Amino acid sequence: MSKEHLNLPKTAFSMKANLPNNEPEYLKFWEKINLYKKLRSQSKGKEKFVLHDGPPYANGNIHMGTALNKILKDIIIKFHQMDGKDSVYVPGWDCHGLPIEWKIEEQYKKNKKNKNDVPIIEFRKECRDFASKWIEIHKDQFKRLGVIGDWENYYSTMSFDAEAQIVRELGKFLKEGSLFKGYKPVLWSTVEKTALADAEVEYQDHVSDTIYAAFLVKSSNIKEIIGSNIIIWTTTPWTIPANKALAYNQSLDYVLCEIDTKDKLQNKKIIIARELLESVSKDTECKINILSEFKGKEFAGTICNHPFHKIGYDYDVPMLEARFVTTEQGTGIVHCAPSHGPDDFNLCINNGIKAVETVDDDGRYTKHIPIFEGTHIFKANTIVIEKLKETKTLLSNGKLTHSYPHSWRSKAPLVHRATPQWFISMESHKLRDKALKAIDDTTFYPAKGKERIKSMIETRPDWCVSRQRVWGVPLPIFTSKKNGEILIDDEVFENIAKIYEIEGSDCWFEENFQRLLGDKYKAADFTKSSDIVEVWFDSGSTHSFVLEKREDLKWPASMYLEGSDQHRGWFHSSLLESCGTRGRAPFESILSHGFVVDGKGLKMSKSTGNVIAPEDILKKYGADILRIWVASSNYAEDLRIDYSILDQHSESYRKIRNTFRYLLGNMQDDYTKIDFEKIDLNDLPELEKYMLHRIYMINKSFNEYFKSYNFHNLYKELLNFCTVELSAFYFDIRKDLLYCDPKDSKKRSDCIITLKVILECLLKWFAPILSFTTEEIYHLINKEDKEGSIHLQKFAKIPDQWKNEELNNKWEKIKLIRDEANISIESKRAEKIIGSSLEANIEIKIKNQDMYNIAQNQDFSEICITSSATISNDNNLEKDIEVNCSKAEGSKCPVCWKISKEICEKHGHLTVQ
RNA sequence: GGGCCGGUAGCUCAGUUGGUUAGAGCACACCCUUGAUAAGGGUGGGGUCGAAAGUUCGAGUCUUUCUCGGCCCA
Repeated sequence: MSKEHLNLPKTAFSMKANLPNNEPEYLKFWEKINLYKKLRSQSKGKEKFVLHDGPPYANGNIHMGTALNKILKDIIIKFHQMDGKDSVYVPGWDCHGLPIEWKIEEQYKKNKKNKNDVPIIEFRKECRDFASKWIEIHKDQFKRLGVIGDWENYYSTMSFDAEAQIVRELGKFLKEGSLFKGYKPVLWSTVEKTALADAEVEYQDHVSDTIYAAFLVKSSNIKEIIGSNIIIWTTTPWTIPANKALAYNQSLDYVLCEIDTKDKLQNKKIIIARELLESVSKDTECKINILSEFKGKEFAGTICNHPFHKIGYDYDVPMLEARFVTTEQGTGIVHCAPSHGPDDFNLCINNGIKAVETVDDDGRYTKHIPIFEGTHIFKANTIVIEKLKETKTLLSNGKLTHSYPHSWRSKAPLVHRATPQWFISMESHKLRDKALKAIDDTTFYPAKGKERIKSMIETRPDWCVSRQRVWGVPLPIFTSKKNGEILIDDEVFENIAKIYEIEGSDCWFEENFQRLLGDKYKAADFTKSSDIVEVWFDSGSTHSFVLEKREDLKWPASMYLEGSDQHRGWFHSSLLESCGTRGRAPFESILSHGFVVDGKGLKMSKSTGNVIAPEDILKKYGADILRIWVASSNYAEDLRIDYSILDQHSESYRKIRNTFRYLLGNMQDDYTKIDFEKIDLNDLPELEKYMLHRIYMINKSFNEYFKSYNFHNLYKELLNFCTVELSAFYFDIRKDLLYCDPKDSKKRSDCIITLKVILECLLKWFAPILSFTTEEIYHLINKEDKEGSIHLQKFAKIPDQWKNEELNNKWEKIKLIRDEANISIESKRAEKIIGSSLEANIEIKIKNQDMYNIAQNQDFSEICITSSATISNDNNLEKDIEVNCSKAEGSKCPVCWKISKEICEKHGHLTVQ
């Protein structure tokens, strides 16, 4: 029998995908037809779905985390688009900030250029160019992932209109009065001479000097402790000159003791927490005997002398109650320098003790610090320790290695330092309450994100928005030289914004700032701020200059989607900015994803050597494999990736690809669109009807999974459909029909119709994930639609009539019989009696009458792919189903390969050999 | 150090309000096929559900402790 008479599958859809080489062709194609523009014009007027892009920092190549983020966004956007919405995506970049400043400064160092010799405006231009360069690089890298968006009209925080709007936003806070000048300790780098954002701080081990210092009790309600030494322990001896108070915990027990000190202190009576007696004794190598014991709350009203009382520090040091005092370390009494620690600051301010500037920008003591003025704090420890010894207030000193904040850039240790800064109050205009309400009104995917951001908002301090740097939007603040008051005038803010819109914010740094003020005020009467706005305020304002300003978008966004770290980052700053200016969140929902970790669940780092770059994956596997990895991973938790995981996903890809290949091959790439509504179900064989029911059901769960952004289950459902229901079941059964029956026979045509339905559904279901592969197939079957794209299509509507639970139950049972048949065939195969299942005849016996009734009219030779099958009812069976398999005798039909002693029913006219 | 989240077969994931011998796909092993062929089919092995203790008639599911990992904070 020559094969020409058979309808063997034929397709131009190659088995090998060669994604790394082929995918870029589709990128060119999408660019050529301007897919993004087409999408927009096609969906004009439709309900909008706006996923507002969290701007990545325009610095350095993308990594797996960024790739994950962008692909996830793209998948969601494509889903909504195919669901019939106008699903808009405008990518953006975060451009201002310290990291870029540092890059430029690094270049200066290399070229032996001094930053101070460069005019600010020139420096800022270099920063701007640097950011622009990386935006272009990022753009190509993101596009390569298959991400569709408005790449031409992206947004950036350094665009002139953005800088202008940031001024307007700040103006709103200033006018309201919630943006105020405060004096607070911030983490300060004396090397960079700037306050650092939380994100700019690294915790590393640091060796600190430790001291046990003594504060003599001047007066107290506990008469017996007057004149004895309150002992404190600190790892920052240099803050002792700035001490203003002592803190204790009222629920702790304290003891008055006698200590063997060999005249280190002025007397031998000390006071510490009872629980810490042993560790203090051990640390100071002193013997300590308890004299009496009392409760912490009895300390109330106690006043001490500063250790340097006699040499210029003759103010009272009160003892204050504080919960933050614990018995983890130290003595149970904490020394408080309000200028050098947030806890200290808060405790003191609540008790009427103000912080003053004790240390200047460089890290030297100011005039407020007697004796030590001018000394650098990093060199002060030994001097302070010496003075403590002299004044007999040092019990002991030593060293301690502990985790300590450092600058991420210079790696220098940081200090808490009280500086004048600009804050947005969490309380003055109920920002905290507004934000908490807004969180409640937001949908979180996964739900646990809600609690996470909530607890942060509940406890966060006022928002410090000023930075002592140059690459950013200048704080639009003018202070009156006459009375020190801040200029608050909408006309001025708007005037500045208008100027920025045309030329950007560089002009702030010009010496003559009269034109910024307009005609209403005289520049000579004011000083202008030299601070810039911290970058989280920039990116927190993107909703105002992107969502609100652009016609193609909407405010609030449908969704913000970022890594889970952004609960403290962009989600957080956007929430605060928007609640402060507009009273609600700029998003309706938040989707947060975990972090990319290696195959073992460890974070990727250069030193561990477990880093995989997106670029490597694209070269080896292609973007569609990476997209499968994204879709199949559970983003609610951390996402593991390594080459073995990717290998597994490319195996799955091949399975999916071959499923498409079978479909295309059997229709010879000749696809005509089918009107699903017009399919006459009564006219179809049961198996086809059953498959349509399955399509209906898959589509239903597909929609449920998509609406809840549950992609890994959605992908699994699709993959299982391909492998279990199509490849191993429906396709396998129907091969005989497709290959051997007359091309235009009714039954074969019904099967082809079903294949077309499956192709259309699968293609669309997979399109948001396999963006490139589905496009390849779309073009193969839509040759005339040269400007078309799968991504311009909408999901197929599945007719409700396809649902058929009754038929489903029936075929579930038929499948059970098929499973039994396979086991029986397999045992004969193991005995080497048969090879192919077509060499078998099967005899099926059913115990249960109902089951028999269901099965009796089925052709099990077709369903089980055997040469013959009989079925009978037998109440005496032990099992519910019994299948006996025997070797088929006779000759093999050259067409359908069934073996029979008779002439083949179907192909009997052909010669039987 | 603190807060939050997580640890189910080699991998990706399911496991309702605690209720039979813990599931799926992939991978693996063996077999079949050679008319989806660098494809396809069948059968099968594989898990003390991170560890321990507790509550319960009964725990992958609840509680506590520990451990490992991640994010955030200090």
